[in-house]
Amino acid sequence: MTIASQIKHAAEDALKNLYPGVAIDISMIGVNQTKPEFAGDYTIVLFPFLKLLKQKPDIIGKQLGDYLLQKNELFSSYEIVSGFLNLAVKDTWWVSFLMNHFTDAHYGEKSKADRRVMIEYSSPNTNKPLHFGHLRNNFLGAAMAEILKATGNQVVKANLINDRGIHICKSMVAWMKFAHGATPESTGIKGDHLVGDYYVKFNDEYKQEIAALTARGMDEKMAEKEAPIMRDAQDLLRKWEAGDTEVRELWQMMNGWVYKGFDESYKRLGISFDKVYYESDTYLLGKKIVEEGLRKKVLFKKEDGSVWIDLTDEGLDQKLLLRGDGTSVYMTQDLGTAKLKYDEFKLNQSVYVIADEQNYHIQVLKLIMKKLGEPCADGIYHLSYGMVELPTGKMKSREGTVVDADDMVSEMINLSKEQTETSGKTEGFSADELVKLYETIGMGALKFYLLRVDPKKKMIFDPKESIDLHGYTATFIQYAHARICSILRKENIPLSPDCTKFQSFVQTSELAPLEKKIILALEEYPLILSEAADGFNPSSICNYSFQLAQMFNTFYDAHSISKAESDEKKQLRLMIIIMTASVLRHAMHLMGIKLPEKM
RNA sequence: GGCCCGGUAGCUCAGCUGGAUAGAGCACCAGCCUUCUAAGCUGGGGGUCAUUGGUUCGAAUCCAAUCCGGGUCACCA
Repeated sequence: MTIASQIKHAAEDALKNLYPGVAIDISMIGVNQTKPEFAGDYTIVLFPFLKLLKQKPDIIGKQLGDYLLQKNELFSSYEIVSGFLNLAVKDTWWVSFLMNHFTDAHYGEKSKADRRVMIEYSSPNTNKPLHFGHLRNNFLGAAMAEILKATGNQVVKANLINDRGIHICKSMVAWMKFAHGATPESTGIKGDHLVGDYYVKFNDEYKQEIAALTARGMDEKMAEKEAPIMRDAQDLLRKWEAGDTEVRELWQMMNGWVYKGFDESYKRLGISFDKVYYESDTYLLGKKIVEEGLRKKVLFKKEDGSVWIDLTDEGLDQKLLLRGDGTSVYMTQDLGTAKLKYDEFKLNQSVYVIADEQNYHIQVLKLIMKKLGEPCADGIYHLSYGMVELPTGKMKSREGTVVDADDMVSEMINLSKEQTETSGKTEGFSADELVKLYETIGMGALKFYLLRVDPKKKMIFDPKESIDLHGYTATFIQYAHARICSILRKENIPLSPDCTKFQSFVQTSELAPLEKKIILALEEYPLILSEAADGFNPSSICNYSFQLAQMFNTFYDAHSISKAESDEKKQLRLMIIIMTASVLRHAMHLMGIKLPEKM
């Protein structure tokens, strides 16, 4: 139990004893960290009790304070300032907290429960390489998977690859027309980029054809349908669905190039999956569910044979679930996949990391499943995130205005190289170590930049201003960690020291404010972790980590550790920084960010 | 138009289950390296928390309306 909730319960108990017969609910008791300008560690707000207890705040505060001090081992003193009861927790409590946890590499984690969660993320189309927006999705999904694991869930990381459909046919058509047999091997271009180039080529050609047709007097809607290259793409899609051998072979070859490219990118990004679904395997799955829905009369058929659901009672619209010709739409396959996932893994929760433009879609998906009485419905959760935009607006791969993910990674690694070199910090590293270090710093900066913002907010990214390695960044946290490691190296203390190291520590002197401040922050970590899990929000962990690193830097500047004023202080401070480094490592590990021991 | 989301310092963002004088980072200004890593630390300027009204002892936070920005409402995915 956290110290804050211990205090809450102690206060509840105190009030019930002091004012028997008065209904005090624990939810009325507000406990916050005391503002730095006042003495004390935690504050109980007295205003909510005034009416109920018919007393002045000073009187309630005094009674409550006296009671807590007398009956509870936790507190050393209290002070009442205009309606706020500021309680000081005994130093001995903080020190024993520190001694109990400072070597625990899993501090903050919850024990494994029988709760199975799938988190689907990444889910790329196979017609183009990953761009900056996909990175947000990938990092969010990977971070949430780790956070959910750390908070006791059994997590399945899933990727649903959109490997079929008109988009990939477009790349195929353009490749057949213009590539003259070019392959990743023959051109030296990474497979996903090569295929993406032909997707852009398709759209260039398509635009020209539309222009040519409208110039001859065709109206634009018609021209969009009639453009020969588009007809070719649609023709290809039909052949694909019919299982045409040649088309399937080409499709497999080009997708193969893309997967090879993706694998490289994923590896570099540190992204992995436990389960990969392919849309080409799952796109037909929903039809059974639709038939069942018709039988149950949850769905209805229109004259042309198309199948719909009526959601107007829920304030939504009618939604198409099956085309008139019996072929499935996006929603059809999502229904099938949702059920497949549930049946395969007996999921308690199924999380979809998908951009907020699909809020409506997922809402409808969940609603349909509910109406069909499918048990998977309740577990569906949409981790909706805002899109990454450029100062000029949305990124559009068709128009080539995207910031490419691979480019961005290289750029960040270069930036970290430049910065390290210009500040002359390359000394004492081998060439190999430097390569690793630049990777650690560059990737860390990128991940942190995308994870530090509340997922549901959209981001505007200005590539010209690039990304900083100062201030609220992973670099800042990495630097604090490296400083701690440097001290520990000099003191010959391993990163995870055995528990016997400071066992004989006896505290005699008072904690300095900065010492206590860090211990208080460390105590909060489990709470931060579980809030991040509950709110599906990794940014709170970024925020916390930055603040903790900042506290350490201030502390480091104000107090010497190696040359502390006494051996007692030195031991205490070593324990503090060992635990600080450990928590930073833990938190950043969840974000997929490594912390170097030297930088 | 219906539904959903956002609007906090010049910029990027915390804070939003109501609590003390609204916080960081960047940028700007002034200091701090014979002492454990200056990718750091300290201090400073900078705010009608979109607007209006309401609830409350107390509102950036809750409610209502309005304004601005975005998303979505396809036999696309």
